[in-house]
Amino acid sequence: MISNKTKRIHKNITSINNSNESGRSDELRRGPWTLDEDNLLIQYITCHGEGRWNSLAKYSGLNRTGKSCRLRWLNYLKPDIKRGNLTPREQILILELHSKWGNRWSIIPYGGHLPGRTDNEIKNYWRTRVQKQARQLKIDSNSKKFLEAIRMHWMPRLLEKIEQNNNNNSSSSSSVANNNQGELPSSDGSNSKPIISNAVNNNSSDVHTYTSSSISVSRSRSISSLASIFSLSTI
DNA sequence: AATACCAGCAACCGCCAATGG
DNA sequence: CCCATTGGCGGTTGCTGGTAT
Repeated sequence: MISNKTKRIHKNITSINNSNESGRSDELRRGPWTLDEDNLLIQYITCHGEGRWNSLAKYSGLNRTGKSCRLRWLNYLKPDIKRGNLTPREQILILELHSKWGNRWSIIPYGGHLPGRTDNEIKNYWRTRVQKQARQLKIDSNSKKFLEAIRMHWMPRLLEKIEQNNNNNSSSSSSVANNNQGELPSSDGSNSKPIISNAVNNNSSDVHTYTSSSISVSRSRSISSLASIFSLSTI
């Protein structure tokens, strides 16, 4: 019996052979970008600027489609792209903005709310982390019920995290490493339990209530500053 | 040690709107 | 207008690395 992994490896080898069999293949390259390709793209854009992706693909020497070049640049190579885990603050913003805009991923990072974050990254976050919670709870991620669960249980925990970070930063800058910065609370797979299970499975009145839309959060300076961000989120 | 499984994410695909000839 | 081309978007796929069995 051939495992999936073995199949995948075989497929990779096949594609490598195909692209090499005639020296330089006339077919457009696909798949992961190499360092050389990245450098070529950066170099070309540095000289000629962004845009006109098809002619860029044609004249840069990259054997790629214009679309592929555009995607690589916008999602990975652009200088202001921020890499690494999403901070709790960013996660809250995503949850909030998604509740407002739905799956309109390109709008969510728009307006400087999430500088350096791409629509692709936000989309991936939503699908892998947020929808995972919904799946575990067996409720529709677009349902009102799930939205409420997020508001009442998930967001307060993220807010706590932000406060905690602020406190740690003000008292000791060396403790940042312990904050697990950017991690979604208990949702990183290490804990398979849904982090907002209480919200759905019982009616326990959690201590923290969060009314993001009306921006009535006033638990700390950090929270009120977040609220001001939310109030600006009308694009 | 080998295999299966899973999560995260980079990259692709198909569709559609905007634009220009 | 009409058509071809281009760029952008949202959905989906599949590769990779880590973990469990």
